[in-house]
Amino acid sequence: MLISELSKKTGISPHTIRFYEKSGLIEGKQDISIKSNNYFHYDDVTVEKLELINDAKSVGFTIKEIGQIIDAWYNNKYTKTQKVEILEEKLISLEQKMKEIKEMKKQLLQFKDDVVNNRC
Amino acid sequence: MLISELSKKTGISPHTIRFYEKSGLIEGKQDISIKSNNYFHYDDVTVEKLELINDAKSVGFTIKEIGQIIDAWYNNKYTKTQKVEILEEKLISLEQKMKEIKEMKKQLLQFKDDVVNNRC
DNA sequence: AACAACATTAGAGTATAGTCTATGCTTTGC
DNA sequence: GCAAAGCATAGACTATACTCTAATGTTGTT
Repeated sequence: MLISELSKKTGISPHTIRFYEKSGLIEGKQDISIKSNNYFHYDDVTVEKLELINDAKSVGFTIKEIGQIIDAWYNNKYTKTQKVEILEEKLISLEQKMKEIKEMKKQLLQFKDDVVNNRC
Repeated sequence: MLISELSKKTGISPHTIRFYEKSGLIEGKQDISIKSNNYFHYDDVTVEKLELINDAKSVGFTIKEIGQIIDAWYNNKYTKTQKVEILEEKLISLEQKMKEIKEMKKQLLQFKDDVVNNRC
């Protein structure tokens, strides 16, 4: 599929898709048999990757970190050991985020309780 | 206390503290009885606020959102109803983040499992 | 053939959140 | 009383993650 279809399927603008491509997160292929244009073609795996990017972004992972996750899963840039290492590192970071959110939640609940009971 | 002591107590650089002050998150007081200088003085509440800022930042709240939380708790900018509303809104956003993290965790665990068992 | 719609690249612009530099005045320690 | 350290302000600079514009070429429809 071409970029506009990919955009429709993922809800990500062509601009942003190209930005992710330049950042090394995804890559389309140019069909060398077609000489008249240099359009990029994307497959369903790219759709999956873009969905992963959206999910990973929303939990606060940076482009760089998302790149590592994609490389650890879809590509063959790392050895098996390295892949596991990267994924475990990201899992630990998620645990950390989870903990921080729980703390913040506790504090905000306390704040709310104090406001409701006129203790501030 | 002056800015360098505040910086030491919180681990936040004077530069960044001033940035937060300009952003409206905290505020020092200038002692009008001292005419020779215009140094800002900070109290223990400011230390608390800066700690809150750090915690809130690490769960992904923006400066703007943190400002709302501080205004809802420390200041009298909002009515009681508005304060509760803001705090509840932030609590909901934390629940959302938590949910997203759990999903991401599930996915990364799956990835890791697949790598370990050579399924990719 | 004309023209809209879509593609590419390069590069500029925006928003957020700092981080640093320069300048100049003030305070403190020797 | 002089240098070093601290403080303030303005504004420049950086990094991240987009987002948009301009220029130009291609494809599809009528």
